[in-house]
Amino acid sequence: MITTNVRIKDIARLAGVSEGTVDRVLHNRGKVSKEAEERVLKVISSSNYKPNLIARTLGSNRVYRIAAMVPDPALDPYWTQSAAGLNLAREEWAQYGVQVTPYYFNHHDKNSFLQTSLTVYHSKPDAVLAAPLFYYTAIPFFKVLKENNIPFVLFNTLIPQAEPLNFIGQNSFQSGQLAGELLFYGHRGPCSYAIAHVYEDLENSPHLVEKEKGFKVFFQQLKDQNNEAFSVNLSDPDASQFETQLNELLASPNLKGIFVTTSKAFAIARVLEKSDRRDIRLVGYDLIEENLHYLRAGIINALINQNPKRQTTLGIANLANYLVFKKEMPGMNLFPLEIITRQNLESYLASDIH
Amino acid sequence: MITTNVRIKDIARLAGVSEGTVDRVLHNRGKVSKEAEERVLKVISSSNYKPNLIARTLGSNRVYRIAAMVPDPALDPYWTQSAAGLNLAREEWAQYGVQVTPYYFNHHDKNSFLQTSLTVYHSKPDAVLAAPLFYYTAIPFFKVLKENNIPFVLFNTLIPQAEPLNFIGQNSFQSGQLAGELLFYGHRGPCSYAIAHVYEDLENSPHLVEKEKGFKVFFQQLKDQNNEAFSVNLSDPDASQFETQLNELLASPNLKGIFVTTSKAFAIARVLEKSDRRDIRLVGYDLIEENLHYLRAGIINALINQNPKRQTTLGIANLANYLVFKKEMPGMNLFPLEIITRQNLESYLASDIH
DNA sequence: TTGAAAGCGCTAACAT
DNA sequence: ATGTTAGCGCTTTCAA
Repeated sequence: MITTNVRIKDIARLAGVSEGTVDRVLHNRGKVSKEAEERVLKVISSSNYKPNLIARTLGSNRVYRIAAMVPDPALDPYWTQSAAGLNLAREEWAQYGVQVTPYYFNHHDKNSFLQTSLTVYHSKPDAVLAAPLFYYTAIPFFKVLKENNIPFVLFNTLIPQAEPLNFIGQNSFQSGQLAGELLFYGHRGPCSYAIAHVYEDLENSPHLVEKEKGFKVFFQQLKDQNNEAFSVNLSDPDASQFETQLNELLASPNLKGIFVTTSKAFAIARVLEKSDRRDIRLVGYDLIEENLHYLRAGIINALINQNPKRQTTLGIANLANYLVFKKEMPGMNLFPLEIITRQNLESYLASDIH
Repeated sequence: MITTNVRIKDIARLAGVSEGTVDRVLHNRGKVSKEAEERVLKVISSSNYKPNLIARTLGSNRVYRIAAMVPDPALDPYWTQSAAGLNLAREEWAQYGVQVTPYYFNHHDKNSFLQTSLTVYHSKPDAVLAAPLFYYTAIPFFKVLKENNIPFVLFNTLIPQAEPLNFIGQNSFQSGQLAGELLFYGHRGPCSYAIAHVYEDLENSPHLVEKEKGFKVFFQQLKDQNNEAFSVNLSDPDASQFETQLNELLASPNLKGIFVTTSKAFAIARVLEKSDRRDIRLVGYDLIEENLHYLRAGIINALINQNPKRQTTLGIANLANYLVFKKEMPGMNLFPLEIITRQNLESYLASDIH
């Protein structure tokens, strides 16, 4: 038998009221006289009452619907991992009466984001999890959610003005600094390092700009003045000019490394391999299949893992705990900057704790 | 309302028996006629019945006692993290009727381990979580647990013969390889690297021997024949001869790096700092305060995080899920090899997802 | 061997 | 405004 747990029944007895009244006080459902409320609160605070969450869910078997607004995994391998996390979370929380519905948008199409946000809104969800890739398009959407008291959690891209209940992601500035170290480690000047934006809409991606800042600051902070960092914008890797642009970059004097701010390092690795430039270090993001190949081959030197799968499972878990168990939510979940090299890659792939 | 979940009641109706009978079949409690059992099983298999775990715990409110056998955190900062994880898990699982009791032993005293194991055994726990630091002393203990059908989970040190329900830790061989890369990255020969065992009982620590193997194999696999790896045993850092031994090591020709197989890198960093040997790279384990200081100062180049806190929380979670919810347990939880450098350290410290 | 029924702690609908 | 009560799905005891 669980030893000495105080239950609602106990509180009711001690306060001289009924269980119903205690429940009303606990959940601010109103219709309680001041005196009764006062007595109940007093008993509660002096009794370290902890609600039995198990019984709570069993008792109220209502269903909560969470809408998850994420980029279409069919259009970019990076987002398949987010989708996988979503599925995991959906299964895990189903037994608690939480229904998770994904709503996909095209991550290169602002308008698709807008349309999807409308669909989400009209579905009248109990909560929303979203990757707000389009900064300016997203803001009004979240304003509406706020007005309608629909709690929402953001991941991937931080939009402070949106005032989400919770944000999940990494410190992009630190991430850029780390990339700097990974490229520079063991080198001695004069060295030059490029930060490459591959087919990115920087205007709408404050986190990528932050990465760039961190990267540049890393080199500024070195005592050695011989090192330089500069940024360059590249086109869609599938476009014809991509290789030309890249070869131009590769001709830069003293170029020792390239930092790709997204999961697109493989596109650069492809060219590096072709032109046999083994002197150029390459650092990028995320454990997608295309990158792993080049990491194993030693063409990509390191990847920083953003853990997209965990981002979505945690996002759903946060919302589900909030809705079902009325648990508090941290304002932010910053993920560690995981360094993946050829030597520890397999340990990450084999591990199921992430 | 949760839509179409089949309950025990439904199965009972379909099989034409009572709920009690279904329950007996589900849990092999016996006292069921062959015919009844058959009918119930048929209905179950054709109905994708999933037990409601929530209701399960509510219904049977029995208490489970888990004994956690770990090194005394007062004697070594490394083990404070394990203890912290234990406390976290204890609080988390209390509401499910799981009582976690720590039993501490002296990690340098075989006899203390033996004594503690007896105490644990006599407490008649429902399950055991243990860090079996003393290989040979541990084996008979686990044999007894097996005989008494007491489920147990091991972490930190893998003892396959003990046949635990589950093991939690890292792949030590890969870990050694990774250390090799971290020390070698960017160097060109001739280079020599030492693997230092600081006050270790190698006989009883197969995982440390594995690290050494991996480390040496890393250098053997380099095409470059100029590099060499060798091992050295050092005394207790508090003993007078420690510094002498270390200085001897530091005089080795072409020495470029030292790999410490435990959390004791700080002891070597101390001497490195004193003798101003900034040319020696240092790689060790774990985010204990003493190490962090030298990592921030750039004297330790990288730490591999073994995540001791997570090891114990997961160990308890595994056992608790097994006992309370009758969930299956994976045979092994291998943790990823987390690389911590000066640049991503803060991101790990700030993160609460580990 | 089987069925009936009382609870686990909480919620929510209903009476008062 | 307050109390009473019937569940939620499962376990477990007791009687048959």
